[in-house]
Amino acid sequence: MHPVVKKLSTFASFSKSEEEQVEHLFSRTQVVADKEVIAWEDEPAEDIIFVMEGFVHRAKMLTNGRRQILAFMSPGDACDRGVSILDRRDHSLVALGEGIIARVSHQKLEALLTETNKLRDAFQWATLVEESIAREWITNIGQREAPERAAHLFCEMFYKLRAIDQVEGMSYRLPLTQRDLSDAIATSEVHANRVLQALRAQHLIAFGDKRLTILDLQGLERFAGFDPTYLHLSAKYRQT
Amino acid sequence: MHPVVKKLSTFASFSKSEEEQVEHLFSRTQVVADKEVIAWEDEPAEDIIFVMEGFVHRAKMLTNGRRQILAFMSPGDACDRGVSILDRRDHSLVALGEGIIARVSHQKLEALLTETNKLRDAFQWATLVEESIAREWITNIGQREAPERAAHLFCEMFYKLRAIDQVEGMSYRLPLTQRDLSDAIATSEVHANRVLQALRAQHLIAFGDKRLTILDLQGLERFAGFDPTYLHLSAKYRQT
DNA sequence: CGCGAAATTGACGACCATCAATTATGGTGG
DNA sequence: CCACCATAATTGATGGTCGTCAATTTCGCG
Repeated sequence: MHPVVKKLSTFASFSKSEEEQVEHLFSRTQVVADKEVIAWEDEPAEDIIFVMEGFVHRAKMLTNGRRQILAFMSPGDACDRGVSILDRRDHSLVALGEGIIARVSHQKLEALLTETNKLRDAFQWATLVEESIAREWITNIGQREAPERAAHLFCEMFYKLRAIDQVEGMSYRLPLTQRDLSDAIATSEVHANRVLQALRAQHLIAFGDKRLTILDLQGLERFAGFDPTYLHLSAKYRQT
Repeated sequence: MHPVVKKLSTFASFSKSEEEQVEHLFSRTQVVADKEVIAWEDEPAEDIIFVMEGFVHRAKMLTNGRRQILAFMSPGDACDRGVSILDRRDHSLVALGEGIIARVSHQKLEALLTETNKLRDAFQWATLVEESIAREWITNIGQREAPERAAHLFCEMFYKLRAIDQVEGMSYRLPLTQRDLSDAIATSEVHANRVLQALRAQHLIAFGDKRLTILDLQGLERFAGFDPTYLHLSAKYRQT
């Protein structure tokens, strides 16, 4: 199934013709290399970018050289719905590992959404979930300690990726360096390393070869204080 | 001018008739008391809530008793655009000081937006700016130290409130306790107190009687590493 | 005036950043 | 195929920022 359809199917189901409409929109794809910058901060925002394969992250650089990763986007995710209204983007988009993206003009997407309200709702749902995740990141970074933050992120990714069939058994591909992880959970690189060791020592996860394995999902969730409600998954994707 | 029109005017200008359409939508208002919970976490999301006067904040509670404030909303702000698509809300809305809110049904708002695209764009712009602010909060909490975080927040509020004429001279009403502030910038209450003292000692701000005064805007911005770009203000509201 | 909430202060220790150095890894070319 | 090099991961030591506990003072309001 087309990644965007797959993603939206976690919210609603679509007819064959609706699927084809969506697929047609994303005909123009592009391969991106690991660490390739897809869109720069301060650049005027033009097309909307969708992830077809692999991962993309959103990041901000500070004047003091620090970096904060704001989100991880996986297949089917839109990177910037409707950002064209704003003058310029306030963050960059960078590929994590090799991937495939599609660029869609704002006009074309709007045209499709005006046609079918079911699709408009589905995209709206995706946007709202993304906002909800951003709020959870604020909470995670603000109120939890580093090991809990990492554990929480791994739980989030697990549920998100499982809903789009990107989980095999209890493990999923996660092409992050420890530095990437540290910029996502707002710790130093050194501390991220120690956090990972602690989680491994507690037999909660394994992480290597760009792959994360959850050894004890219940334990990891309990440790992180994770509650998947904020992902607004439909019932069939919610169970542990 | 009506608060919602005032707020949207920072993005576009409206005809008399457009203004009246908006005003008509918000006829049903309601007074809320300090600390009054306007909408509970886990509650199904029904109407969209707009702030007419005063402040509202968005917050999440964790199982361990901690609280993270996710946003401060001021007159003209919508609290939850389109949240009715989601099953239930994932955060609460609480009044900060006495205020006035309006509840608008999703249907009525949608009907108006379908009529005039200019309004749809304006609301869309407001939503996008709110998302941008959420991303900046992630960055702020993740990458800056506590005094810088507080300073950054005060700068943000200054620009946001100035655009809707809620700033007098260099000061604005900010009905926060130090505990509220600490839950917004993710520090302990004790540390928030010390942070405020430090900012005062550097003659950057004054804070008392629920009012924040910026004594040295340039200095505060420099200290915080503040860059107002992410607020996406039109040129006339951007200058220091 | 009196009460509870809010602000303030001090002491102590935990978590985590930073610096610095070492080991492992993975991709490249001879 | 292996030597080589840059990148990534790991380890140890040290100190700063900040959380927690506990007590006191101030403030706001009836």
